[in-house]
Amino acid sequence: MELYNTLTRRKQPFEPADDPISMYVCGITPYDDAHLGHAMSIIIFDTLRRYLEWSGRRVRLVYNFTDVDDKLIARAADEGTTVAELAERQISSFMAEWRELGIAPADVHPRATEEIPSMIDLIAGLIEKGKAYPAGGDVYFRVRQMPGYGKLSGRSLDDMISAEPTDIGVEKEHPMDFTLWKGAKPGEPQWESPWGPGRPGWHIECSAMSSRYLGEQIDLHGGGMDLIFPHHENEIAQSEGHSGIEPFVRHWMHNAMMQVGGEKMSKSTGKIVRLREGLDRYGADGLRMFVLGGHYRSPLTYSQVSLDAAARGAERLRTAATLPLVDGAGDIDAAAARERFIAALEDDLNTPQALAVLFDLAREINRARADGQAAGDARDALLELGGVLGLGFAGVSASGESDAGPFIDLLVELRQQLRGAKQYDLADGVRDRLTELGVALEDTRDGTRWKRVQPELEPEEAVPTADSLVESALRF
RNA sequence: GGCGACGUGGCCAAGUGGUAAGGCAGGGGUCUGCAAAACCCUCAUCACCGGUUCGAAUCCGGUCGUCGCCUCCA
Repeated sequence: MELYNTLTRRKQPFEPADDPISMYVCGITPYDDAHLGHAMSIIIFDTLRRYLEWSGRRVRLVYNFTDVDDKLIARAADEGTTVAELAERQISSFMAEWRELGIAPADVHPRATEEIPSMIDLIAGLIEKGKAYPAGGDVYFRVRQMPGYGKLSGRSLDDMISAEPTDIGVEKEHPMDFTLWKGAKPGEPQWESPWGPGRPGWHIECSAMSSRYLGEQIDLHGGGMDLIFPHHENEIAQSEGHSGIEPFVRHWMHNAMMQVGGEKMSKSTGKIVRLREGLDRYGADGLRMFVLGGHYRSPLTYSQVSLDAAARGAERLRTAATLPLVDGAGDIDAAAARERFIAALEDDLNTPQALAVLFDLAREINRARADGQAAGDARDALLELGGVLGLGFAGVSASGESDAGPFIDLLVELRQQLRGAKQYDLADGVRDRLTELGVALEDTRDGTRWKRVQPELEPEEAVPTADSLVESALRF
């Protein structure tokens, strides 16, 4: 398999050395609800993981939560709750949404706050080696001790210095030295350490957790492109600085950002669509197909039109995969489809091409069904390959409305009687009303089927919170 | 300012040297009581200019435009 490696800036064979393959994906900071941008990232890495496992490779996946940081602290204070409570609440809702999205759980979901001792060990080790130094209650990483610093993001220390805003009143030896340990401030979560009470800096948790759960050298490390600098650059510095082993990560993989209204979808740009709403509106398969319909290294622009198109496409595959048909092998060349599918994913995870294979299969299956021909092999292939992309073919189901089913069935049954009596005006009226309510009817030879269609959804304008206003004011 | 990515039909999006996958939408048919679903047919010369080549969307140079990172961020 070939994958683009951010470190070498080219596509190259993915050659894992570990069995199972060691894979670490940077998770999220659980201070607010997940949005479609987070979903994009998790869907891509979940798909890679599923494909690797399906193709016979074993994988050990670690997906972390950074459950202590400035935003979490600010948000918790804002809500009058504790960081731990807020994080717990958000993590459990993420996990529930992941499940709905068809994300297979990682082997380990470590949390920063539960890994403090490993981080302290790591920091202490770095100090011993002269790669870090305590100053004014904090501990900083000494970037000048890392000759390769900047190699992942492709910039030199000199480039960075000119762009770095000057920190005032901080005892750093070099402007680019970054924090490993932050001295405690009143009211903030804190842990004891050799350098006094405090909390870990951002970055150190991933170095600590990846080495604890996967070893000092790992096969694949993933995350969004926005993490390349400084997060992943600093992870490399910490991990390689500590272990002396290069490379810390054999293959770096980064997904492009989701855009909305011409800019990145994120809290700070103001426009987001929550994952919760996306799931309700488009369904898990619709969202996955939207994301997988583009290449993971290209930015993906959110729009209702695009999402609707993806959801209809998902519906098309579902129809092909789940409607009754004549069993038996059939004449469709499912093996050729599998080969094309595999070739697509082996080539830097080309999911748009893999999806095209599924659509081709769907057309052939539908044709066979219409002709009364068998298509069992093709249908099985569609289900199996779709599963590799995490598609469940379950259709959209609005949350909390599942109990309406029996009543819809009743209306469908009454309408059938009207049709039997040739009362078409009344029958069509029932169908139209149901459509308006989000239930579409389809009459077939074998009876009437119904399915849900969803209401509209607009991107949300993020409402400024007190802490975000204070935060932006402080920047000036 | 530095680093990087991109500009393909109405929309989304593959393809990186041999005459443009797939999806959505549209048009025309078949099927249907009518619809829907499904099937068949149909719909692009790849931002612009110049160059290399027998041949370029695909390589090189330039122009215009868009976006990301450089600060919290998937």
